[in-house]
Amino acid sequence: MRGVIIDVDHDLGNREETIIRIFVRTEKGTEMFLERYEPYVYVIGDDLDKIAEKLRNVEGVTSAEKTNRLIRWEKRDVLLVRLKHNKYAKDLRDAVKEMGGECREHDIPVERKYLYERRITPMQTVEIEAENGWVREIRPSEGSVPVKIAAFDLEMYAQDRMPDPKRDEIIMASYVDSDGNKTVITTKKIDAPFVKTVETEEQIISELNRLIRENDPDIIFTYNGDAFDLPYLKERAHVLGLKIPWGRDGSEPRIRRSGGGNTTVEITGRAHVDVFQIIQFMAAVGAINTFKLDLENVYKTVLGREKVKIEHRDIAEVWRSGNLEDLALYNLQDSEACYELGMEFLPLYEELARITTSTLYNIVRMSTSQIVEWKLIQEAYVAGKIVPRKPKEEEVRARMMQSYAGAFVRQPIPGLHENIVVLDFRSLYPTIIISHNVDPDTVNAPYCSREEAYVSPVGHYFCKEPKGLLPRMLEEVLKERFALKDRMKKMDKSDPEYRIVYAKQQALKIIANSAYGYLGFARARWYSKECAEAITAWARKYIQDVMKKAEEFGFKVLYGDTDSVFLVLPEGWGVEKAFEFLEKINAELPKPMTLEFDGFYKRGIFLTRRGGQGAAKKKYALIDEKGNLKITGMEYVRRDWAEIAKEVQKRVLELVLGEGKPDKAVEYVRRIIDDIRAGKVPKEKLIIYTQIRRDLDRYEAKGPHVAAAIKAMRRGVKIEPGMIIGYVITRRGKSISDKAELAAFAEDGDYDPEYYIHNQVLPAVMPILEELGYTERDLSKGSAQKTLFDFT
DNA sequence: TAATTCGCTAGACCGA
DNA sequence: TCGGTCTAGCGAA
Repeated sequence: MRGVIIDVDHDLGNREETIIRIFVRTEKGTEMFLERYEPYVYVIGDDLDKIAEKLRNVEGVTSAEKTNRLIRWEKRDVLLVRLKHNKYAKDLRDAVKEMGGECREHDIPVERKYLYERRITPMQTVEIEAENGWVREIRPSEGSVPVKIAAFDLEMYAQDRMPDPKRDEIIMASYVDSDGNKTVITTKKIDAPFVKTVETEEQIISELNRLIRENDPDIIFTYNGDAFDLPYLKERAHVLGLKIPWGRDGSEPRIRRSGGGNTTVEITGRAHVDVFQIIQFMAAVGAINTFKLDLENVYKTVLGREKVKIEHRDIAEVWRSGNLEDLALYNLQDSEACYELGMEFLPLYEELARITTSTLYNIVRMSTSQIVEWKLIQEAYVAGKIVPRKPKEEEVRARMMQSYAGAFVRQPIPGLHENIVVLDFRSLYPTIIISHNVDPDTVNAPYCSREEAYVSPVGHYFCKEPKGLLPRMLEEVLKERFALKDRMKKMDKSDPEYRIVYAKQQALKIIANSAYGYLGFARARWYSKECAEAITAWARKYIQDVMKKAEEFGFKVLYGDTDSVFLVLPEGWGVEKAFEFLEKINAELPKPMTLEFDGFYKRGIFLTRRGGQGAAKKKYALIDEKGNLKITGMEYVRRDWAEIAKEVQKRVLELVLGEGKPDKAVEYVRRIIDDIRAGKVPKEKLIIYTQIRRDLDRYEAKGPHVAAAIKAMRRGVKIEPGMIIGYVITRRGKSISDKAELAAFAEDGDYDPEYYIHNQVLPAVMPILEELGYTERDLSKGSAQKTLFDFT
């Protein structure tokens, strides 16, 4: 039988032996297969024979065989101890400790060990031979089997408060799936083809149960189902005396509490994919950029489509006396948008799951560090290396105290520049790791001499042989990724295969880009400050070398940050000179380090810093020959600036860089200032968005965003860490904080024009205009408002 | 329980 | 009232 592995776990009810359960989608449907398994634990120590002898009498141990594994760079004898059940692991550890040994890999989950040993992974197609559901053999196979996918969403009735499952009923549930089912279940009669009206709330739940059981999806998408929909549904069902037996073994969803008080919800035999978790992750790695992560915003920015939005606080009212068709449509579109977003990222996550031998459920909830770590653990298994232990809390604290030097950022030359070439290193940190064999096990290792090592600019040395686990992994990852990118170039974008190839290379990119940060991450098993600081030291050296050589070659070096250089072409030089330079540099670089051509810009501007003192780093704008403007670091790209300031800044840059008409820019700014004074600016353009990052009473300095949040809280608005709030500076109050009010509490037209002129628009545009010789005074010339200007 | 350092700027805060 | 310092947030890479 052939199929795709959807989920792997072990029977939690059985405490005597370990029964691995593998849920496989086959052509006929999804089936559960079982296999008895004995998880392993390694024991290291001096007198292994004696320990082995004693261990054979310890409860739960089925075998203890001597074998060898690599511990860091050393091949050592270890005991491979097998257990009947993982519940014996704790006692084993204590017993081993008493015998003078130590356990290793006791904290790797049983399912993972099983998958490593069978050399299979979730989301992979496998061939299974089974008897009465018991696996005889399971092995990787070719081809694919389509999986079944669904999404659902709930609406609750709660008047002016957060819905509470103890009191507040579920009024609507929507369900969509890959078979084309689309349903909204509700208790009111609504005239829409997709609505199914039932009598009671209980029937909404049982109807949803039926849809899940009958359609039997392998993947269930939710949007915030971890924190909200699923815990709510489960508790509400219990309040009503119902169950939600969505698990493939008839179990209810399991709510797991992680450290930060966050919950995740697991459904046996299915992959509960909370798309909100994916979106948060994609925002963290910079793959998507929206300041609000609510479904409507994300749907718009990721897929470019709009959906109906009804504010949570309005749902109760619409339900009582509003347009029910709208509410039903909103509910349906929540499921549809969630489904479409999930489908957008599914290929990426399937690939990440395969690369790291993780279930879809797990991978969707991992951070970048966890992804790297599980990838390394998987590689360690294959290489016969024992996985390092997790650091103790004390160790973590000590590591966090230690900082190290990072990237080099060149002081830019302020002002306007023309004919700018940007060059950058392709995957700089990963290629440094590969070319210098940077690894926690090769750094300052005793088994090689300094002559057999790469010596970093800060003095750490790295044995050239053998290849470390990390550089070996990254070499594979980069090789594969570059091959995929080449393939993509030859493909048609409409080819369905294109998306898959794109997702594969994106998965590899995430891993490559996270490796360096992982080394400097205090909770990492493979933490190494020495490696992290050697990488940045080499990076500084290489980029500064390039700058020096560029100058010798005849370029003017304008700027550079971490892995890039901005060069000005001298009079009469064409872009081909840059390629000539690249060739020269690349001939000298160790493999696979490569300097690449990134772009040519006809004009660019670097601005003098607020306090004077030269040009600001990490803030500039470039425009290419087609007129495409690229703005970096400036107010325009920051969410904590009002739209009016950002919009004006962008327009000024267009006029200055694109059209070369600074006079027009000055005229334009003048007009905007008049508009602001005249009270013509709509509220949406005045909102400043800022994240509340802690509990409100824990702020030492109460900035405007905190002040606005406190006022809103007193009016009954719930403010929680992590929320992004939007506020407006009104006329009411003395300090800026006094005047700050959440946008919801600010009347249209109630804004402080002087604040928006002097603290928003002018700071965004004056540095640009000043670079061209204008002063603030020039903005008032000929203006009817001249006398109102306060220049002092 | 979950990647790093470098850098800019605002607005509050505090003491002279 | 002024100017320096500190807190806080966000972005670049």
